[in-house]
Amino acid sequence: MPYQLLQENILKNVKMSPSDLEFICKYFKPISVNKGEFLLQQGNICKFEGFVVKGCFRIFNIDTEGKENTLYFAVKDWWLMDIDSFMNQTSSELNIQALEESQILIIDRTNKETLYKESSIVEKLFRIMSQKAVAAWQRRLIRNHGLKAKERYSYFVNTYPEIALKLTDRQISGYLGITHEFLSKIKRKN
Amino acid sequence: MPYQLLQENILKNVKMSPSDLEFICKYFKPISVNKGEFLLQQGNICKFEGFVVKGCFRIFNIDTEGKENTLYFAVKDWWLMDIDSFMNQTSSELNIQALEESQILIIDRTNKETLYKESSIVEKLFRIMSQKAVAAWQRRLIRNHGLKAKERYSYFVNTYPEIALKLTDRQISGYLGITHEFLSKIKRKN
DNA sequence: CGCGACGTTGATTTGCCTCAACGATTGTGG
DNA sequence: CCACAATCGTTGAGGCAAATCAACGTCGCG
Repeated sequence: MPYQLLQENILKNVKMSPSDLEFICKYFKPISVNKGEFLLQQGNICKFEGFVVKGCFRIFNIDTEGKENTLYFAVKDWWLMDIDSFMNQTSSELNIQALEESQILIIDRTNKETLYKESSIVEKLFRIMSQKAVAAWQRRLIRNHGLKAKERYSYFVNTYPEIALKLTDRQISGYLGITHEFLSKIKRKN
Repeated sequence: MPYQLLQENILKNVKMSPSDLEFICKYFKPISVNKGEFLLQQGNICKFEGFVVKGCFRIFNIDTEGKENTLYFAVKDWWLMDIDSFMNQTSSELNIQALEESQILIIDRTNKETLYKESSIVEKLFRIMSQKAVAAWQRRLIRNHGLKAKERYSYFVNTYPEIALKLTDRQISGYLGITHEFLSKIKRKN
């Protein structure tokens, strides 16, 4: 049941009646994504907000020198989108790619706006989710400045062991902001 | 009129009637802050959310080695708080210090909760503000990974010239995540 | 089987840090 | 208002973290 996971996720953020939950869930459509498939590519407009039910995604940017910089990975129970492009319908700087066979629930912008209008608890839900996200991004930035590559690596595998298992070293290095060669050298020394 | 600035700031995010604006503003209290004064120190709980009317603040963390890492600067028309500590009433990892004689409007957590309950447009307002903030933090992280120190410096002074003018090089280096000695060397070459 | 992506390793270079010293500026107390 | 201290910006020498480039064996997949 993909919707059960979504309902549980919502309830982690706000208390809500079963009927409200049902109501919200109706707006989300399940879709399957093949390994390697892109849900979004840089330069396009992000037309959806998604909730991962199964599988794994990588959200990353490719800079002018061709370097891939991974913003985050989204596995089961994570949300995924380019929030900037989705909100403002502007050209996205991000790519969203499935790293394995995956399943997600998506909602498009029109339905999202409808949801906001129909139920003020939805405003609250996404207000809280966004505020938590801000806090998380701030802490991530502090860690990135304060820790060396090896410490960031340890932090990542300790904090998200189940995600780390799904990833290649190259993918992890793109998240840490280092080269894959250097990650290999880090791992060698213990 | 400190409240006029706040009202204009709010209107940048959501359309709202003058009476709603008035209603919201009533919950904010103006306070003056002396240069050097701390509104928040690491280890304490953030008891307020603030909107800067005048002056300049620095929001930073001090890590275990004593290095100061600046998350952001808040000048006129910016919001300021430790969102994590304020939401969850947990111990803060941030310091908020006035860099000059300043004036802000603050609201405490109880009043904020009241506001949310009384008016669903407030939910929407802070939902949108938070979503914009998420987008901004994500882009900041990408820049931090993709750009070299010199490029980050150029980006900062070009994007926030009026803030850069108020700051010492040491403060800027703490924001860029480099030492002040290295910033000095960057500036020399060109 | 063969090809492409992967992880590894070494040699070299580069970006940035550390430490130390100095003069210039700012702030402060007498 | 001055004298002194503190903080600031600058510079240099040296060191370390991480990038770059190149080569190699391995593995999974078509």
